[in-house]
Parts: sequence; C-alpha cells; structure tokens
Amino acid sequence: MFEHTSRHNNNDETVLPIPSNNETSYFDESWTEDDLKQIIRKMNLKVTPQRILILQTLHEGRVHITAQELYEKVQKINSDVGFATVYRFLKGMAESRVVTELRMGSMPTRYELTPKKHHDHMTCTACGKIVEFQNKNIEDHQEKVAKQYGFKLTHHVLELYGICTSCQMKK
Amino acid sequence: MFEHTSRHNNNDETVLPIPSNNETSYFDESWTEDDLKQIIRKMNLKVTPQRILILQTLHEGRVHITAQELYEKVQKINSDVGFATVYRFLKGMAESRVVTELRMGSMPTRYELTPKKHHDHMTCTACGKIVEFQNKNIEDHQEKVAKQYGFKLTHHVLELYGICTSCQMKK
DNA sequence: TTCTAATTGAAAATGATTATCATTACTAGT
DNA sequence: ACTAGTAATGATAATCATTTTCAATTAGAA
Repeated sequence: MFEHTSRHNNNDETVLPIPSNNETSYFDESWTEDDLKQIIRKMNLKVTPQRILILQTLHEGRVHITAQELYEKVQKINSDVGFATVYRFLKGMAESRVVTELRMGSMPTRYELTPKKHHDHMTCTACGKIVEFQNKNIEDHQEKVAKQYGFKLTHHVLELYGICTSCQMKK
Repeated sequence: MFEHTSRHNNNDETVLPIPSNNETSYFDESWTEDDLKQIIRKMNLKVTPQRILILQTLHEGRVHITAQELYEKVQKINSDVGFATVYRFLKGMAESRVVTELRMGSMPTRYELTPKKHHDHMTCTACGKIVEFQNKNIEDHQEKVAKQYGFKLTHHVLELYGICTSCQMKK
C-alpha cells in the first residue's frame, strides 16, 4: 500500500473504508501516563483508567479514526470500556479542542488529535482516501478575504473532494 | 455552546443554525413548468408531478432548507408526496450537482440550489452572521494542490470562521 | 476514611437517512 | 393513442451513528 511515518511527509495518505493499520501518530513523542493525566486534567475532567486508555490508544493509533474503530481497539486491551464512554470522551475532547472532528461527506465522523501544525484534507469520493496538504497561498488569500470584510479569523474548514488517481483509472 | 448562542437574527443575512425564514432564493427568474421539466430530464430522470413540485418548491422557497422542511412544505400543496421521494430526489439532485448539500456542524443536512456563481462562506462565531465571498485565487490554488496529488476535483467546502467588525467593537 | 458529585457500562432511545417492495405511472416504440 | 417495459412512488421497516437514561461504581476533595 503506502508508507506513512509522519505528517511532515507530503505523501502521507489515509485509506478510510479499509483502514491501513500502518499509519502512525502525528506525534513522535511518546506520552507517559503522567502526560496523559495532565491532558485529561486540563480539560477539567477526572482521571479514570478508561480515559487514560482511550487517549493513549488514540495517540498511538491511526491518525483518522472513527469512534467505533477506537472503541474496538480499546476493547481489545480492556473489555471493561463501553462505547458510550468512548463517544462521550471524544466529544468532550473535541469541545476542548484536544481532538478535531472531521466530517467528510456523509461518512461517519473521524477524529484526530489536534495537530500542532494546521493542514487541510482532500478526500477521494470514490474510495475515501484522504490526502493531507498544506498550502500557504490559500491561507494567505483567506486572510485577505477576511481583511476585506473586516473579519478577524479564528479558524477555517477546507475540504477538497475529487477522484484520486487510482480511482480515475478504475473507471 | 455556539449552537445555543448563535441564533441572533441580525437582519436579512443568513443566520445559523436556525436560519431566518425570510430568506429568498438566489434565483430571481421564475421557472416555468417546461424549465422544471428540462432540469429534471438533464439529470436523466423521468418527469413526474412529484419531482416538478419538489423542484418548484425548492426554487421558490428559502435558500437553505432541510429535507424534512421541504417535505412538509410540499405536503401542504400535495399530500400525495412521500418523504422518501423528497429524500431520494434531493440525493439525486445533489449527485447531479443541481443542489448542494450543506453540512453545518452536526445539524441535519441543508440543501440549496447550486448557485451559478460559486461562493464560500465566512461565519462570525459571535453573532452567526454569514458573508458570502468569491476568490478566484483560492480556487486556483486548490486546483494546483489537486493536480499535485493527481486528484480530479469535483467540489470543495471552504468555511472561514472569525469575528465580524461589529462584534469586534462590542468587546 | 468519608462523602459527594462525576463517571461508568449496558441498554434503550433518538434522529436522520436509506432500503424494501408491492403498486403505480412515465415514455419510447409501435 | 396503445402497450410494454421499466423507472418511480409511498408506506413502512431497517439501518446507522450518536445520545440519553439510569443504577452502580469510583475519583478525589475534605
């Protein structure tokens, strides 16, 4: 399939319907249990074994993951974690901007630990593949538009949709 | 949460997530029955009274409408139209790009007749005001990114979020 | 340790969307 | 205009992700 070791690599791709498990985290550093606890406390939430496990699994696992996938992964490690807890925690983390929700088309919501460096997504509507990209020119022009209307930008959502190379050839 | 504080209806601008009902169509021209039929035929769909009614109601009604709202509106005119038909037809029209799906946050999908001149949205996170804008430079750079990864773009979603002038002055 | 509110898991509920299927009705070809 | 063939329809059930409920458990402050 394809290699992906870091999000700094321009070639990193994510395949959605049949997720490739060789994706690694955006974050090279490993998190100690204390790191995990601190992150949870910063959200004004209590530290529980479930939350530690969920956050750890999220950090170590694939970049774009659904709540369901994360639940199944966590289940294998500790079957005492219910999916309601996974959903609840993910939602809480999204509110605290610790994770970012990705709603691509009508596919189930995917989550990623909010990356330090901003990037946008381009999705293949045929196979669900996601390509991440950064483009300073686009960002610059967005700022120009904002200035033109007197807005002070806080964030943005840019999602490109199209057909990837291999799907173009298939049909 | 933003969901509960963004419903200020400033003026005649679009306000989310519960848009004002005095919104008018993008399209000034009225469509004759023949116009409607032609549009449907162009989608390779058969002309039926239901589809004519749905399309007509969509054209005459508010800009951003949910499938449910459209169904209820159509029901009042002809109760022989089922909501499955409304959903199916909207989905078909979305596929043919006759309408555009708008997924704002986690609210139900809203539909708009695809405007001839493409535009994107810039939303004030304080008051919910929406500004529509066009920027060819951004579009061009999007194409460049797509080309770079071998994608053939079909569409995109660009939403800018920030604070508008008046909200900046308020504090 | 004790207390209390936060958290949990299982299950049920919700809400939007999609599929099923018997019936109806467009429309191309005669 | 007539028919055959197939697309479209509406009522209903099914699906799917997500949210809520609630009784039992647990974290963490006092």
